[in-house]
Amino acid sequence: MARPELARQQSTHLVLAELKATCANCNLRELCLPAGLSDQELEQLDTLVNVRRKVKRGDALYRAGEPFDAMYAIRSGFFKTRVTYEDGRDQVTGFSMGGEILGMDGIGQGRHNCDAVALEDSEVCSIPYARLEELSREVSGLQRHFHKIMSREIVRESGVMMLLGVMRAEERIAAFLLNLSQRLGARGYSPLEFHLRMTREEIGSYLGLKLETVSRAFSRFNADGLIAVDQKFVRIIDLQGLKNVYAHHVS
Amino acid sequence: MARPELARQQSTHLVLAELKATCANCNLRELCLPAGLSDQELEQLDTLVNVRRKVKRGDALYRAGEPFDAMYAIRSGFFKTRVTYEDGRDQVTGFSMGGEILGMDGIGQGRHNCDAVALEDSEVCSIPYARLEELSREVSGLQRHFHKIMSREIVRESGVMMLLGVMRAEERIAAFLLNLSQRLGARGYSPLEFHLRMTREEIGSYLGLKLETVSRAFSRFNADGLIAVDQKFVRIIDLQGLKNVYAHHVS
DNA sequence: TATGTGTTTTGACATGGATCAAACTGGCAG
DNA sequence: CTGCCAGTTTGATCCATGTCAAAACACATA
Repeated sequence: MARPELARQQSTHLVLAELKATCANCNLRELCLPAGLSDQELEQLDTLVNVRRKVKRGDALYRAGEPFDAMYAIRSGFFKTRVTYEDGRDQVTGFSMGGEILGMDGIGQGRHNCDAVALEDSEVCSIPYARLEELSREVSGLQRHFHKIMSREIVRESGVMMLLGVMRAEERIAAFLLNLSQRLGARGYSPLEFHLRMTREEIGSYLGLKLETVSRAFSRFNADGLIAVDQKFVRIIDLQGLKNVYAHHVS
Repeated sequence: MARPELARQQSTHLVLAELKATCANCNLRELCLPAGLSDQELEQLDTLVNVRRKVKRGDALYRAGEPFDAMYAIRSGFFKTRVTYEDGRDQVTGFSMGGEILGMDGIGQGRHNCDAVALEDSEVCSIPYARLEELSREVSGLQRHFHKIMSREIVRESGVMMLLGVMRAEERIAAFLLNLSQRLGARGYSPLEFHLRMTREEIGSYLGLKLETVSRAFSRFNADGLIAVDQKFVRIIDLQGLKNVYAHHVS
């Protein structure tokens, strides 16, 4: 396993060095780590983010328990993160797309706390944590933005707690679809029709529901004219109606 | 409201300046922001954490929407954090005790994202965020530890997602009690008998359950000889039995 | 085209926790 | 001491979602 693997990786790095697109001209820079940095700061950031890595669909970018030494910015593709409990039960804790940062959960104990699995062929930029620490001591814009990204992850998770703790099944699924829609829209994709990269079971795991419940909710929304679902393809027909699913709950 | 309030606050500050205990001799330093810092670094940290504030039971340390400019280290007392949803539904997102840091959710958008409410008369040390940023550019141990604290908050929350997403009612409550027990133990209190600072309803809100369900689970554990409950007083009689509640679930 | 495998849909039924309601408790103001 | 009030306990019933099962479908491979 050792030698051929190493050789292949090194030649891959050489190729990547040529193809390498810098943060400065990455089209995700407004969403990603560089957001808000000046041109000069961006140049410094590029000394940090220097290795790209491809992850095949189904493969793990990292796994729980592995030593943590880098975070990853998603350049293209789609991931799920998943924690597995001692007794084998697991839960999807999030879905991540281009411009989002993975791996911040590893800083605390120096080991990754979850698995990050690609749901389609993906590419990430590696951000060595030690270098990020150093650089963010020099570049205060970077420091601040990194803190913001971590803070937003905390806020995102408390939003999920809300989903899981207080919403009913259909509300959770409406909220899930609207959240996907909004994030796809922010990336220049159509917010009204998109392809789900995850299975019903993965959606259910994320939302604390069984796959049958997810499927039934999709069918219900379809019948009610809120969306048109065909397997993994979703078109939002009545955006407001979908919002009303959880705005107009029985209180 | 303006003048008398101001006058009172200023005199309070003067008194506090005298009483002021530094991080260096705070008995929570191993759990709090100073953990792992050298003596010299500790001294620098003390230039940062300079204002203490008392919060009466029932009062908010901060509220969602207020501008964020500081985080708070709990010196004594007990807090709940709570997010309120647009439609008025709310959820308790955590309970915090001495040595823990509150307010990190505010960094992302410059406004607090939740309410932090004291469940007993409490005291906190104020940590101005701008100064923390500055100082953690100079003191790399502080920078690293701050990142760890944020990362651990992310991990804590994904643990709560697990509670909410996959555990059954009694498992959630057993996990809740064991978590409290462990944290109290780490602070030198008895891990086997303690006083709950929150109501059944607040526990329920945190765990995504109704107060009646919490009450029934307590009664059940009591009847099964796992704990002895008398109102807010809890004594853990069979620690292993409590752990088995969620280790031995039907899988 | 046939075959197999994983995913989704749908139906019938079971159940854990919610809901509704009533009684009980402890603390506290008068 | 009395009466009130917030919190808690317990019982009876309901219902949203889970569970189990079967069929339909999509897609890859032979």
